[in-house]
Amino acid sequence: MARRSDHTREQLREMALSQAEAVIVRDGIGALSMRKIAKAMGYTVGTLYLIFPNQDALLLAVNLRTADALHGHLLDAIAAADSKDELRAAASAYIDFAQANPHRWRLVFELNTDQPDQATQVQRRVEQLFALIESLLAARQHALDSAALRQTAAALWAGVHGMASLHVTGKLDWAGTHQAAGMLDVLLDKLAPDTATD
Amino acid sequence: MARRSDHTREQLREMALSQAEAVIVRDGIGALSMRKIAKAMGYTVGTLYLIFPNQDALLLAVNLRTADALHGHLLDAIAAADSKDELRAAASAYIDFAQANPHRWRLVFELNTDQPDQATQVQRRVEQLFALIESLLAARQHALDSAALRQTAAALWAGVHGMASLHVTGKLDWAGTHQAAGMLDVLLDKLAPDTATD
DNA sequence: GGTATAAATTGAACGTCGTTCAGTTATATC
DNA sequence: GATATAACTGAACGACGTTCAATTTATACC
Repeated sequence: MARRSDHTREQLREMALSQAEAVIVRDGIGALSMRKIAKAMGYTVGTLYLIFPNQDALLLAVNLRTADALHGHLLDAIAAADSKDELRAAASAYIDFAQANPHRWRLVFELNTDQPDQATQVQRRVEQLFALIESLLAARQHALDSAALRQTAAALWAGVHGMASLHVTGKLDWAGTHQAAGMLDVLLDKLAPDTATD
Repeated sequence: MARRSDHTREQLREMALSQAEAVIVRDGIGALSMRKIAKAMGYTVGTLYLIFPNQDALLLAVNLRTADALHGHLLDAIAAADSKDELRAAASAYIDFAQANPHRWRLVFELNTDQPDQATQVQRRVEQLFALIESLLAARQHALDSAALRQTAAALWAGVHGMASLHVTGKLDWAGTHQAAGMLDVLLDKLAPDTATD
């Protein structure tokens, strides 16, 4: 076993992903290239291909980290909220994250790949997010049966995601934060009214 | 004025756009190239650049056509619906279109360009769509003031768009059409209940 | 310490991409 | 026919993802 540099495979992987994220955050996905990542790591392209079979796999790995960061962001927001405001806090955090990390967020939902292995891992993260929202909704809407709960949660999530998506892609401008808050109010008040009895 | 071939600039433009659409529909945006379009037209790349300043401008033009087609699809659906079902028909048509034309639909919302001229034209089409939804909502919700109307319409549109977006990108599977219909029911029943008096 | 072995790393090469533009070809006008 | 001008070509450029023979380095064994 010979090792030329001081970096393990795991370290190289970590370096590659964080440099890729740095470029994406700064200049968007279009500005990313395998050569640029390698140079930022202090290596050449070839080395990158020892760690990732191709660019798609690298981007998928970036997406896994983004999805985890988003999930963590929601958990933090929920933990910091009063129990009656948890759902609104989660929805708000979802939109916050998209606005604060537009390029990384878009990549999660816009990258389409043909290798199913890692793609399903991203899929699993997204399902986790969905389950989180569903559980928050269940806590307020005791009256709903599980089918209605799923449908309402899906509709709610679609609404929140749609807000984030339209805004981040420049298709729906809102003037200041209060308009976003207003739309969220409408969605939450109508789809998830507080029915807690105490 | 010398003309070598039998095609006017307008014809070349039309050929370019329809060939580009054909490739996008068949194989997605990733499979598109200027050379491929030119070859499909029976010309070389250079000619394409006499008509479009760059690839972005061509894609923007494709997007304009897609947005118009989507708009037309909604108008048709509305025209075919009973007046009390117009909003549901429009929402349903929006999702139908996205499902039937995933690649073209995605391109409208995922292409980001740095030339503001044509980008705002797409923007205008999107605003038209929004105005359409708002007017349909206004017809049922006489009680809402204009600010509340705007907010509800935006929330509704975000929900419908989010459903389409999550489904088309493979992030939200629904088993069969009835689940989509169920989610739509939830959104429409809750956000736009029928309050017409006659 | 010397040498064989194998892992780590390089970088040139391939085909494709968007884009440019000097050069070629066809038409219209006289 | 000569000339002007519009239409069109295709080679060239730099950058891209990807591959892999060649090279460099660290270790294992004697």
